[in-house]
Formats: sequence, structure tokens, C-alpha cells
Amino acid sequence: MLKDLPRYECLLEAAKQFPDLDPSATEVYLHLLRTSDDAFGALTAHLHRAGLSQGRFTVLMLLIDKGTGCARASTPAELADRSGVTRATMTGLIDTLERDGLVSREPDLADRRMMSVKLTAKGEALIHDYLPGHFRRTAALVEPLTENERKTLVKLLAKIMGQAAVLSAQPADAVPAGIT
Amino acid sequence: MLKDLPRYECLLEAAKQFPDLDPSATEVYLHLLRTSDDAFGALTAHLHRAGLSQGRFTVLMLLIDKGTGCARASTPAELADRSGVTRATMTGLIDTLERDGLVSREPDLADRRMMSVKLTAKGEALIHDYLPGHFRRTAALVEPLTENERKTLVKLLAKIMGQAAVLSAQPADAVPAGIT
DNA sequence: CTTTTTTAGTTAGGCTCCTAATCATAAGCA
DNA sequence: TGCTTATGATTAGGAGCCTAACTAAAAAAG
Repeated sequence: MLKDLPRYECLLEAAKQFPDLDPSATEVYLHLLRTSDDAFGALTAHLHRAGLSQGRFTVLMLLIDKGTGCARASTPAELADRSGVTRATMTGLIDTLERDGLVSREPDLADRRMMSVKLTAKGEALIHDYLPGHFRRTAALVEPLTENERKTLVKLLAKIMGQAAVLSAQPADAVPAGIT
Repeated sequence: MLKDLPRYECLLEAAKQFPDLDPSATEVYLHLLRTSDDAFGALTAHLHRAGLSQGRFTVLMLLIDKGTGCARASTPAELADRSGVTRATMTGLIDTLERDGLVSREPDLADRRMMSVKLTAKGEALIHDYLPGHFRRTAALVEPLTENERKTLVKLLAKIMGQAAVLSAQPADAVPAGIT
């Protein structure tokens, strides 16, 4: 990822050599990645201080079962699917979380292929201690945006998300003229 | 990263247990990360097909010296700084790029601590072949947004970027009341 | 009831990224 | 000049992510 975003004149200059380069689209794309990375990095620094990583944090969040209003996950397969990582990666994550005493792994009695993953008391204490600060920092990140601006932002991001889904669905070397 | 974003009611429910949780802020944050990841993933799939990764691609882009309107980089340290990775990581990236014949590494005659990194003919051919499709896909991602929406999006993202910088600058456990 | 297919989880090996430590060279200073 | 500090690059070791191959158990098919 580029640390310093190119100036717009720079994109215009590059567009002379590459007719396919859409300067405003490239600017949006680079700002999106840069902002996401910065926002993510600002919160991840605190995660690391708590001995967590994004993957570990996501797993712990999915294992919380009280007061979240959402169904919790329990098997490695479900955790992997909902975390957006492969099952192999989830095995590794659970390995280290178990090593650190934050989760426990028990065989499922009904289906002997499956394992049941649970938060330990230590894991539950850690995530519940961590969350309030995490939510405050998240709020601080978005703080200067009005409620209307937040709605607008989510709406615009959703459009790009939709395009990304379209683009990922047609992995061939298409995209010659325009995909809508 | 959560694969499926939580529904808004779910955030409202969770906010009952965590008073610090700002539902609209969390929604923005999660949408930002999810969108960035999806957009990035859509383009990265093509990078992988070309035998590249985001890190390798960024290095090659920084090494292009013609018609980009931007100064090119040449030393590992500068490549690392502008790529946003550590120098150790850059050493590894250049190792594999050199192994694959895409870049070459030569000692700097003036300062014998430094190395000079250059694109090989093969590397230059690869990146120049790759870029047009890359730019078309980038344009496709943003295609449904009008020019005004693009400006709005960049402006809103810039606000969050600014907050991320503030948040990263004060790594202590601050953020109790509000940071502006 | 046996064989095949599917599913859950893991292992093995690779890439990218990190931090910390090391080495050589250059630059600043008494 | 000689010593100390700063800088460029690398190495070593670790974590998280991937794909591909494997094991065991359940489900489906004959």
C-alpha cells in the first residue's frame, strides 16, 4: 500500500500515458484503501497492546454470547466462515488463542467430527475489558461526521461494495467496455 | 475481519450492553473496512494471477520512472518508506522480486551502504502489460459514482483519515471524553 | 449393508508482514 | 584524527494468512 497518496496532478499526468486510468476513480480507490488502513491501524495498535490481532479479536467477538443481539458461533467452521478466513487459518488462530488460555476446545459429543470452541473466563474478561475503549476509539474516528454524512458515506461505500462483488463474480479478463 | 456486517438492529442491541458503542460510528467503521477489503480483494485476485501481490505491485509501481509524473524510488529504504512497510520487509520483497527476475539490485558506488534497485526489462514489461487492466478494474469499481459523489466520498474519507492520525498520535489510553 | 461422497478439522509448506539484533559504512564531534 | 552516533541493509524468528493434501466421521447411494 502506498503510504503517501499521489497528488491529483500526478494522476492526471499518468493518465496521459495510460488512457485507461480514470483519475477520479483512482483517487477514490487509493483514498479508500489508505483511510481504511489508517483507521484500522489506529485501532490495531491498541489491539496489539492487549495481545490481540484483528483475527484473534474477531474470533473473540464471535464467541461472545451475551447481550450482543446476534447469534454466536461455536465451531471452527462457522468461526472461519463468519470471520472471512479459511478453516486452516482458523485452526491456527484457535491454536494460539487456546495456548494463551483465552478459548477452550472440546470435542462435540453429537458429531464426532466437530469441535466446540468456547471463551474461557480469562478470554471473556479480556474482551469485556477491551471493548469499551475500542468502541470509544471507533466513535472518535467517525466523530467529525454528522449523522447525515455517515448515512451518505455508508451509501457510497455500499455502491462500491456492490461493484466489487460484480467484479469478483466475473474473474475472467473481462471489464473491457464497462460492466454495468 | 467480519465477513458479514452485523445488522443495524444488532448494533443497537449491543449498544444497550456497551454504552460506549456508537451504532452509526461502528456501522461506518465496519462498512469502511469491509468495502476496502472487498475492493482490494477484487483487484488482488488479478494481481495473484499475474504472480504479483500488493506489496510486489507497489514496489514495481514505485520503480517505474517514465511518464508517471512522480519521482521514482530507487533504494530499499526509500521503497520501504513509500510503501509503508519496514525495511526488513522490503528486503524480503526485493529478494523474491529479484529471484523472479523482475528487479535487479546493484551496490551504490557513491555510498557503499546503499543498494540501487531497478526494474528489469521483464519487470517493466510485466507491469506495463498489467496496468491497463488494473486501471480499467479500478474505474469499474467506482463507476456508479458521479463525479460529485466521488468528491464527497474523498472528502468524508479524508475526515476519517485525519481522525485516525490524531488517534495514532496519542497512543496512550486517552479518548475518554472526545478528542476534538 | 457396503461403497462413495461430503464435511470438519488438521497438517505441511509458502508468502507477507512484523520486531529485534547484527554488520558495515557514513557523518558528527571532541 | 579518533570515537561516537546515525543510517542502510540484512538476518533470525514469529504471527497470520493462503492453498493443497490428508484423516476421520457422517451422509448418501447403490
